[in-house]
Amino acid sequence: MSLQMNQSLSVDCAVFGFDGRSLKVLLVERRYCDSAARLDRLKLPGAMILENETLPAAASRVLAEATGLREIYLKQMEIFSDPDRVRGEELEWINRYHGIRTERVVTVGYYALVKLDARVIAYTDDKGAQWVEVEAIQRLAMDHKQILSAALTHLCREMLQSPVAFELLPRKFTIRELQNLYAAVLGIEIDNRNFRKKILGSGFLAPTGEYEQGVAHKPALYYMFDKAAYKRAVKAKLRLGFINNWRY
Amino acid sequence: MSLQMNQSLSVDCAVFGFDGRSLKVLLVERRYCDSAARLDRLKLPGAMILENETLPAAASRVLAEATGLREIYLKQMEIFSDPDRVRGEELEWINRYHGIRTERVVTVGYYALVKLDARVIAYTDDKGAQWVEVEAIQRLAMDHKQILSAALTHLCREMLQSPVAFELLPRKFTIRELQNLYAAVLGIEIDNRNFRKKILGSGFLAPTGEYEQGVAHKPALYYMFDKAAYKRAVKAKLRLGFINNWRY
DNA sequence: AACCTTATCGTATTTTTTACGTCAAGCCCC
DNA sequence: GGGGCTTGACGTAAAAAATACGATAAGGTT
Repeated sequence: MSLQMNQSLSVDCAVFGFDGRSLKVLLVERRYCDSAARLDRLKLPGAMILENETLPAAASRVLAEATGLREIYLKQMEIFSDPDRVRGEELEWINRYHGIRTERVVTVGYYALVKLDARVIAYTDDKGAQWVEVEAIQRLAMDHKQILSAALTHLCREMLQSPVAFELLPRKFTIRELQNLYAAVLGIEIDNRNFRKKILGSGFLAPTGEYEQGVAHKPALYYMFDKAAYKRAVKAKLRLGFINNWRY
Repeated sequence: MSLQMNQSLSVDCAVFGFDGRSLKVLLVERRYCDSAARLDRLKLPGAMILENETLPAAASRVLAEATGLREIYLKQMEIFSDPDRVRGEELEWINRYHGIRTERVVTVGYYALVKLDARVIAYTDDKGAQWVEVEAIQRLAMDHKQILSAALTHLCREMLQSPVAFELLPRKFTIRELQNLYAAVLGIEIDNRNFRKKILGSGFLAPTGEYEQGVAHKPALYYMFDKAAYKRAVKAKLRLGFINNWRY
């Protein structure tokens, strides 16, 4: 065995969005595709890393191209380094397309959270990309299903520990929407009365004074995430001990 | 900007050990070193990835070389991809040493947990490596201090969520040792009586029947980690909801 | 024997989680 | 327009977990 020199580095991003009901992920058509009918013709957006580019920069670039957004919540998760994860015609296509001669492609998985609004959807529609319900995805190109699964695992864990949920919601949202998001992502049922108590008790939600309109029930109050209050709370907790319990 | 082709992938491992008092990390002399007096002459063990080798395999290889151990607890954390993280004479040395012509080295950080026993220490001593108290480390070669800091952060988080602590302790240990480990890594004080209640109440510790010998106080009972009980508990919790709270 | 350290058991208080009752506000349908 | 339905919003009580801390025992040291 010798050092591997003809290798390439890429990033692939699982971009999550929430439409109020279920969790969606952004998928694009693979550019190389011998048969349009292939079940795995969809993939996560991704790209090769450029010269003098860090991985986070490459991921941001991919995100900007795919969604038109900057300042997206973006987090690195795992690396997928199976020497055979890209091979055969797939690898040939990559070499042809880029005019290079690589023997393996190691990819770094990222996941991103976006606020699904009309502008983003218009942009992605225009690009030919689509938002697919995560639950419904059976297979993807190459090992992208595996990357997506890893992203989901990371998202679940992070949702339980930090307020990333707000990255998936519009700036103003109702408590019920927040609850639905947690329930959908974590796959659990949540008692609305206790959820409200807990979330309001944390002091991280600031009421806007605006109410829902045109809904077939008592209209709910819109809230915003109070980032400053959250940071204060984190600071206070850090002084004691750490997360959650184990304080003593 | 164009695709980066002349790049290399490496792994660097922060190998942690616990001697009963403080957390240590395994450091080796950098092989390239123009001045032996340099303050940053120590580094984390690492290596370039080989052809047809996955990253976890490369990390295992590094670990086996550095500690003589297989079956080590090993976890990927972050990637360090700053194009300039290795450059100048450092980069030249790498090219000369490996007989290659790389322009940048992207490294994947791993952290590993080992049981610090006499055999491991003899092995690492023999290799010229050393176990250094984490708190005391001021600087390391290249960006290895940064990698170490990241590893510490990951370790802290993981200690709070999963029973990785036992990877750092001998097979048989006292509750006080376990408590000291938590206190040292997390930097908190822990009430022994409550700690004991909590940890024994979890049912993850199996008493061995053996007692400490030759200590200047009432000898403590040795326990072992009951992995099977832990797995059962995890399963039971997963059925309800998820980690900790948020169950409803 | 007096003293110190640590193990080990226990109890009381506080905080958090969980379950669930109740009513109000809006829309829909007949 | 009134009954039915859904969801918001407030509240209370029981259960569980976290925390503080008292008391005794078992070893060694001085």
